[in-house]
Amino acid sequence: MELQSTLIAHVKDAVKKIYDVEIENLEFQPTRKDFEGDITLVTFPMLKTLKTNPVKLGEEIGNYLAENVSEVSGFNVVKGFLNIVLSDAYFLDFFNEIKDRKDFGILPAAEDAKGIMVEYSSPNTNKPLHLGHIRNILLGFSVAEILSAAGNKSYKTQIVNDRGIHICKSMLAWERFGNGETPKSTGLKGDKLVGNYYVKFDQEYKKELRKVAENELKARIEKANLKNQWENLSSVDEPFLKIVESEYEKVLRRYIYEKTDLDTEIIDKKVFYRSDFILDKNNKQDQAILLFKGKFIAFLNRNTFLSVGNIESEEDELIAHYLKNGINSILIKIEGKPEIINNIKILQDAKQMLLKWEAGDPEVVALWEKMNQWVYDGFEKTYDALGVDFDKNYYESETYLLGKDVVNQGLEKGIFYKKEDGSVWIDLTDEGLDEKIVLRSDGTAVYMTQDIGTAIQRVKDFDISGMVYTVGNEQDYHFKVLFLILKKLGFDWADYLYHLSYGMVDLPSGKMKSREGTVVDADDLIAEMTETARNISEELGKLDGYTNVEKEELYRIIGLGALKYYILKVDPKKRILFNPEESVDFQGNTGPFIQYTYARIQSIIRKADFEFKSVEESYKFHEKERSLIKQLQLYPETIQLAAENHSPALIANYTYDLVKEFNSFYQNVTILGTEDATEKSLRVQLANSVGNVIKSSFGLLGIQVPERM
RNA sequence: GGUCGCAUAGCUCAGCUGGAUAGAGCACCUGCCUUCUAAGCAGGCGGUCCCAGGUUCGAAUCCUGGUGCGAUCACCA
Repeated sequence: MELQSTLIAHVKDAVKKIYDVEIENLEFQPTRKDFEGDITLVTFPMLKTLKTNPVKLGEEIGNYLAENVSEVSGFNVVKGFLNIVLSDAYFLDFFNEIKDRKDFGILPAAEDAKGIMVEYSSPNTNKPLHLGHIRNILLGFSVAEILSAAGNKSYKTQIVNDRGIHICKSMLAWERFGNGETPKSTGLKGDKLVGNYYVKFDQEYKKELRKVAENELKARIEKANLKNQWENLSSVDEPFLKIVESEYEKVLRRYIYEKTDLDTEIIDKKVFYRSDFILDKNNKQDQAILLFKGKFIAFLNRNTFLSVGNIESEEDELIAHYLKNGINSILIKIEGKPEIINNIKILQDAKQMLLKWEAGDPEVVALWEKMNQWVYDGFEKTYDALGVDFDKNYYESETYLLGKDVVNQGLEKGIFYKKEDGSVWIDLTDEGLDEKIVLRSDGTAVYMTQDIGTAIQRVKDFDISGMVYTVGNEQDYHFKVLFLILKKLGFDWADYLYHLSYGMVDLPSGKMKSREGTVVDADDLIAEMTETARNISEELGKLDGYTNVEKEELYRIIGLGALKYYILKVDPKKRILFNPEESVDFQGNTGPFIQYTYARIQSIIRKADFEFKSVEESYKFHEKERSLIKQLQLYPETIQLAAENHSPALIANYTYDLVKEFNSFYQNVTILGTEDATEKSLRVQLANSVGNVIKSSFGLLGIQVPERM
């Protein structure tokens, strides 16, 4: 970096001397591998003002630099690129500076530096953590570490969503169907146990929902007095029966697609449950349609609604088959209607429970505390397994009332406004956004209110000037609005809020849904990765002399390394498609590959039991040594870049490049085998420096490195 | 429909504020373990950088329009 500023100064001097022109912006970039040189000046942009040709200019500047800058030992010009070769002495200087520093690249935080709070994980307490949480947790943890390494103070936090209807659902189901089960009595992890009852609630809910929908529908049909004459259906004006009619029409069409070889478009155009007015009794096609339509209606009329049992022929069987699907669609549509949902007893009971909780009912609160504790114990195990921690936990049960005061103050200042029904809103249409509610008409807080209050609380609790929220990109809009509101409320720190928005982790089958059991469980995944690491290690059999305990620890380190690297190497904002069928790789651009390289380096260091010789100024670097040192030089700026971009992926990719470079060095140049004592010293120390950086950068990703593997 | 994000090799992904012939890994094909750990190294095959315009000496990168995929637009969180 220092070098670049000397070069800039000298290039400016050169241009001034030769052309008598002051040049402003110069562009340097690392020289591409296929050309000789270390750093390249792009001369294209200067041509316009200097009115010369690129090769001539390159030669002129190159000569000047070679003569006047001691670090420059040579150059070559390719079109508008001046490739500058730096001296071995320059690289040696750099290397001597960093070779004994374990903290190379890491900037200590200034004493008076304000902190940045990183929020991540923030789970609901009604179900176990899954792969989606893992991405969140790894990202948040890593970004906090990177921010620290880049010279900031960072604090890790999570807001535990410990209250609300979701946990009441688990509580209710446990109370009703749990028979007093506990994590102890079942041997289940607490979060798993509570999660099971959340699923149980959903199953019961769906059962009841179906029953209520059916009954309601039957009642309305009876009331409509169709007398089993389904062709009269279209004359009934009733919303539920309209759904029935439209689904019946679909079924009818499907049946006629099957029975005739008419084009589906023609059928769609001609077949209506409602009427036959288009159909012509003398037209052959229309006759066919009328025939099957007649059979369909006849079948319907022979059966009462929701039963399709009165089957007399093969024909009926086909109709019954389509009808079953149709009735299912009808019920699904009706189940979405508020008049039905609001009549589901078990859901009402859960809501009742939430009200009791809010009123501080001792029994409900006791149950809530008990089950939440089970969940916390479970989460703790998962966090431990992942090797992450928090400086402070916030709990929604303690913060959900925050923010109301601020909103009321904002109301007085005219930032918010009240609607007739008493609800409070903010108008963000000037910013290209919508209106957003901040207080319900009954005066209670919404999600946004809480987040406003919690943010303010955190600034009170900690000496921080900014916050990073690690939350999925489905909440992009929410955070845009939140930050804008805080800014309008006049908080100066609102400019330093950052939504670390990351893409969803999807499965080949689509989105993960806890209620439907289509999730990749965090604990299971960690266990599987460890298992894979074990299998590979045992097959390779390089661990003679390790105890079983040491081996287990190693498998854990490798398995987690594979998982963490796999997730962190991807740009946070991109979505990840995770295929559980294809296991995470352990070869190539992977965590274990990098860990393996580290272990190799440690092996060399263990064997290098000789006095290191200092390296003389005249040392001539091997080409591989040179590129390794160049790669090491990039580490500090990579950390800064990763911090600015909140992107662990940049650290991962940097480390991979370093390790690739090292392995090439390792396999092409002998380290301990060389006769030359200086060479041997330098190479071992170089390997050691690479090892230090791997350990350091992997630390930023939350990945451990093994001494052997 | 409005808004936001993504689109690069068969697959998974890099590509810094615009720069040289667009790079890795996996998969496939060749070599390399009597020498420091082969979870490795050396090499080969593989590209309409979604499409069309524009800005520029120069575009995968910036702008405009379009296509595809995803997210979001609740007195849910």
